[in-house]
Amino acid sequence: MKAKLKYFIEVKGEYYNCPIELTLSMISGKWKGIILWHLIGNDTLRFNELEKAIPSISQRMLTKELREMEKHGFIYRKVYPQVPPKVEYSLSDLGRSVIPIIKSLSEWGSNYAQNCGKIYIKE
Amino acid sequence: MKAKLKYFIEVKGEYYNCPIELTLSMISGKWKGIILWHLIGNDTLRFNELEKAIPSISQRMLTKELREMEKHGFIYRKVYPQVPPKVEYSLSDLGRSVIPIIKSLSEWGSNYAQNCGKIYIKE
DNA sequence: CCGCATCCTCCTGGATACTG
DNA sequence: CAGTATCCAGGAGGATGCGG
Repeated sequence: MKAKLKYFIEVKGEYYNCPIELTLSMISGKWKGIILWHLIGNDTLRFNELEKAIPSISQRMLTKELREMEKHGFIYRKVYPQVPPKVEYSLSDLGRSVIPIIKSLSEWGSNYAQNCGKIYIKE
Repeated sequence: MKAKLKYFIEVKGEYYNCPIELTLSMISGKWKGIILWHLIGNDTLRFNELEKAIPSISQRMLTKELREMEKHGFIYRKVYPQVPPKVEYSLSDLGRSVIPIIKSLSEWGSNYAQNCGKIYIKE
């Protein structure tokens, strides 16, 4: 055992026991991983396009997760005031700073899935 | 947009929409991050030592998280049949394979905390 | 020392319906 | 097209007490 210094972290009114917990809380949520993944690969995406890219997500959850990511400062939301509405989402600098993490999560998961799981294709 | 190939992953009866979600599910849980962190730095740790290293965790949660990580194959649990009991936990090869991820989570979180949060020391 | 068993609360996320 | 609003079920996680 090294130092026994105990501390906690406070960010925007939330409390964390360690930086790992903090980071995980920012990218956790059932759909944030895959949403980030699509935004990494696509520069900007409309609400509609994200829905199509993630067929099993509901409108409610897509909205909810996007709002949280916006609050975290991970993404920008650009609204075009027109009818029908058009809204574009894109990564901020902070969002881009987690790309390496998301990629390593993705790679680790892919390896693990190939060794210990099964992959099913949907038609 | 690239390929529109849709799929899902099945591992041990659980289903995931993408490898990122899969990986996150393995390391998510309020205390797994900090438990892994301590096991990374200490080779083997007794139940007791983990409790002291993570003052705010309850016995129930420590047991619960350790059981899940054992089920995931991340850690070994070695029981010494003696009175009073002695149990040692250590990382498996699979557990060690996530060290780079945990470290990058930790680094990102530390940076973020320093820029956007506050760190409080407990006595 | 290292747990397990109960009970309880809150939060996440799903289903469904409605709107500017 | 891009959302709200409501309702609801299940599970995560906390508090407490007992046991080999």
